Amino acid sequence: MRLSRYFLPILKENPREAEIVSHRLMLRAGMIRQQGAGSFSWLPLGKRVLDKVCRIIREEQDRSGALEIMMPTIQSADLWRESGRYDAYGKEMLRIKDRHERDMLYGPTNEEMVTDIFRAYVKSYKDLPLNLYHIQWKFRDEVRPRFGVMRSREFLMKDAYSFDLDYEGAKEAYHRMFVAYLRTFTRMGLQAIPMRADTGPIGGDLSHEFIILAETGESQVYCHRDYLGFEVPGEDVDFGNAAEIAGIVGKWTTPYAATDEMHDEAAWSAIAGDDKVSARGIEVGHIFHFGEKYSKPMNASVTGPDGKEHFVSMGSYGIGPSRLIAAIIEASHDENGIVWPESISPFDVALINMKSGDTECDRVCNELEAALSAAGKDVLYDDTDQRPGAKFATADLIGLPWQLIVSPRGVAAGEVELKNRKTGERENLSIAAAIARLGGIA
RNA sequence: CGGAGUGUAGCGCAGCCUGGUAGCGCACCUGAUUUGGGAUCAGGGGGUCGCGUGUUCGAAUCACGCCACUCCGACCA
Repeated sequence: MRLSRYFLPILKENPREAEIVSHRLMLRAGMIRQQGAGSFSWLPLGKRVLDKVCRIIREEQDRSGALEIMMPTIQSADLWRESGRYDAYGKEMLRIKDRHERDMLYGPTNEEMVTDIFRAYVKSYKDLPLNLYHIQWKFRDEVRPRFGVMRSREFLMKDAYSFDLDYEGAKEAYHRMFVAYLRTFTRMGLQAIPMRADTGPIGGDLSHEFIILAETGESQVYCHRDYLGFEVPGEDVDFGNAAEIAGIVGKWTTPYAATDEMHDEAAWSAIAGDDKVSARGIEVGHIFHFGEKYSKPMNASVTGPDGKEHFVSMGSYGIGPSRLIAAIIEASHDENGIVWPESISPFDVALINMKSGDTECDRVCNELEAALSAAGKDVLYDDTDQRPGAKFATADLIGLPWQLIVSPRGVAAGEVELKNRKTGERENLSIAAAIARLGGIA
């Protein structure tokens, strides 16, 4: 992609309304445009990141056995009356009427609707387990939206819903999602720590929030240092092997880890001083078992091996991709701008032509763009006639992991310069070596 | 929803107290010179001063009402 043909409305100055760093950087890098309180348009650069994040989420959901569906954003109030939540849900739910004066709502979540889908078709335990997920825009009329896309009213959400015959099956489904989440966040370059979350009236121990550590985190969190060294399961993990999956979950839930609300001073003080990690954290995922909360009132049941009807045991598993992007920026930036992990960077390489219009520079840039594109890399080629300083500032701001700098001086020597955004390291390479190096980046 | 604050050009701001032709920087357009860390010079375009009502000869400026946005708190992914 040539920058001269792209839509990248970067801002030199900080917009007044943006306080936290991710909000500021997303606005300055031209990723999003605020349309109102808690309401954002995603511009091309932001949309690319969103797509990359969703792709990883999909791959890991699919790998774990979940199946993607899509459901309407506008739902009938009748469904919500069945579960009792139409009255129970507060003003966060946007309630609307259609032309026939029927009560409708813009979905803040989809347990009722997915349960309705399930009960319409699934009648036997032989069709279980089942896990259906969707990635969709949701709306919650927050009292106080804030922090940019971190806490917006309209937001993208991945929700998976699992259905099982009984608690034991539901627990295995929960474990699979747990492991899928570990893999998902790791692939995005994040260290996410599962922390026991409040299960409320449901009870039990099957509720975890996945927290990433960031200095600007929204809440105080506490965990054992062991977590920072734990290995995340690889691609070869067998989701069909319940014992293996349960073992991984066991390992990841044994050391102490808690958010402020669940913090236990007694257990905490039992940990050796050097092993205590007390930090700020941001919640990027939440998994939750809720049993028959919806299946019972909505009559979602299957016939079991015993010939009797059983209300299915359910769980739900959320990740907010839009919020996650802000969280990643909070965890990965410096004074010059965003520092993207390679797996979700909007482009792989910033190709910077230091002197657009110079025959040799143009020729080398064209060659590099073609070769890297052929190698499957997304290249953002800065072919504008701005001055070097402005180009560097832009490249640093939008945070692509690699900057490939082509200058008259370098080209005369048959070399280009490769800069690592994260470390700032620079290296002069021959053109062929640069292609080989960047083309090989996974 | 309680508390605090801000609305003036695309963005960042001054002007308001003490009413009298709407300004600055960046960005944008034209031309020239520049080219390794957000260039320089010259010229130019762009504003219902958030909205409404009132006071006044006259309102960005004063009064009242409303709206929007931000921050702190309660709440939440």
